[in-house]
Amino acid sequence: MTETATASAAEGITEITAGSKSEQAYQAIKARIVEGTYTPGYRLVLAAIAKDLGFSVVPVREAIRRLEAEGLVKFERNVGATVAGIDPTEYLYTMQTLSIVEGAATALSAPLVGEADIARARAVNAEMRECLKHFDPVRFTRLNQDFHSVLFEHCPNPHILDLVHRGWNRLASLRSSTFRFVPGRAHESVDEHEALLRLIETGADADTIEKAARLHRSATLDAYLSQTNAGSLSAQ
Amino acid sequence: MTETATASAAEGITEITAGSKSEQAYQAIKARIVEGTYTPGYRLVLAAIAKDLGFSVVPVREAIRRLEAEGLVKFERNVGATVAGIDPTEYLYTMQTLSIVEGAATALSAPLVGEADIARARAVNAEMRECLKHFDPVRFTRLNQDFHSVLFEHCPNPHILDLVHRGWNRLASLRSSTFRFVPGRAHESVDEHEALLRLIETGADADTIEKAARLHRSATLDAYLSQTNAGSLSAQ
DNA sequence: AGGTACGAAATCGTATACGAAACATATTGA
DNA sequence: TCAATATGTTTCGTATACGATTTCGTACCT
Repeated sequence: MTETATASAAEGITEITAGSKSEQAYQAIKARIVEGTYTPGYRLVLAAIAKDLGFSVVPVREAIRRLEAEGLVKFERNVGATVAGIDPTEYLYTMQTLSIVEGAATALSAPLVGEADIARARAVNAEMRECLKHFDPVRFTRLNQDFHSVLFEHCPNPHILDLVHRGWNRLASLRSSTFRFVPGRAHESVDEHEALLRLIETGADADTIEKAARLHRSATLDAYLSQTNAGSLSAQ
Repeated sequence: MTETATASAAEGITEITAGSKSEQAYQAIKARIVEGTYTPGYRLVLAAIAKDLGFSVVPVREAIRRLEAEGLVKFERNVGATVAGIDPTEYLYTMQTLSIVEGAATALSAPLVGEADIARARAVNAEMRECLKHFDPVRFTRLNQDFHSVLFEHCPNPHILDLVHRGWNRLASLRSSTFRFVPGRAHESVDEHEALLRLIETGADADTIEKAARLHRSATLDAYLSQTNAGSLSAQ
């Protein structure tokens, strides 16, 4: 009994936080994709990952399936899985989708955002402004996510919130370099953040907030597009 | 070469339509959920499905994982999978999400909708109007999907289109009964369809079309909610 | 020399087998 | 009689094994 209890207590911590191996694999692979260990195009060999994680291929396969359904990995029958690419077209699609769902999430979230949240967001934005001087794109992008998280995390509709998270995840691999490409955009971004905060603070109607949030993202996308000479969204 | 070609041609038909067993299982289970063979709450026992389909549990597991990621099935560790419920709350969330993504998809699709599409949609809507007399909720709902499909299928952003499809799939099990609950809504629905068509026809701006499409769906949701005395969306 | 065909290695796809967890049921003690 | 525990059955979770497919390198033929 004692040894069982001890064992389960020791393993318990791992078990509870980790869940099944399938889940562990899912978390692990996802984390590596998001943090950039597995860069886009990276080939996810089942056996290699299984060996690396210390368990067999079956849980790994299931994890890959889930990641596939989320669009983080591309899967080809009898060939294998690769980390989903972020070619300009994909980037465009993802950003556009995110502009829509994040806009909606922010609008739905707005009535539930309290003073404390606003203050936190404003603090983050201040850091971003500070960050502009000795510009660090990676740090800036991280703060950017923090900022927006505060605004949309209260969204009462879990489905929409989930879509927003998936969008951010898809962009994660590229994200750290977005502002590197369009450094000029960073300034405007900070200003738009403040404007967005004011809208929420003053209890602007949902439609106004949604449009503002959507445009804020579209503008980043457009800035990126004009850099890379790809087509405009409106043109579509 | 010849025999290879012949072989691949012969097997090709099976292969192309069927894909891997994992894929087959995915399609099969999904189909059964959508068509209502597996009703919400139905318990998806791996071994049973595997035996039924004629292969082992491994492909079935992977299929379930994908369906889980899509939200069609709910999965509980060491307990099993069940067809995702359609409790009022879930219905509300899904409809709201769909109103947003379908609205966006319709707006993005609008410029690409040709006269032929309009005509087809109008024909479907005429059938719906006809259908109102000897009211058949199931048929009506099917036509409703056909109608909207015409409007959003041209959406150039595959991600958004995918989200719309997922939304419709999630509602599929409940769908056939929505208009049974709120028959009065059917009349308005047909009228709104015509209004929507006119907007697209006359080249209304994207924002107007998006709002109209979104409201069209929200209205159905609100009608449903007022029947079932659940909370209103705006309240959230 | 260039291209094609063959073959080996790598990798995926699926089946089977066994261990673990959860649920239902029976049994025992108060 | 009721509650608590023990037992059995169902079902899931994972490992291992083997067959199938693709890919790449090499040798051979033109």
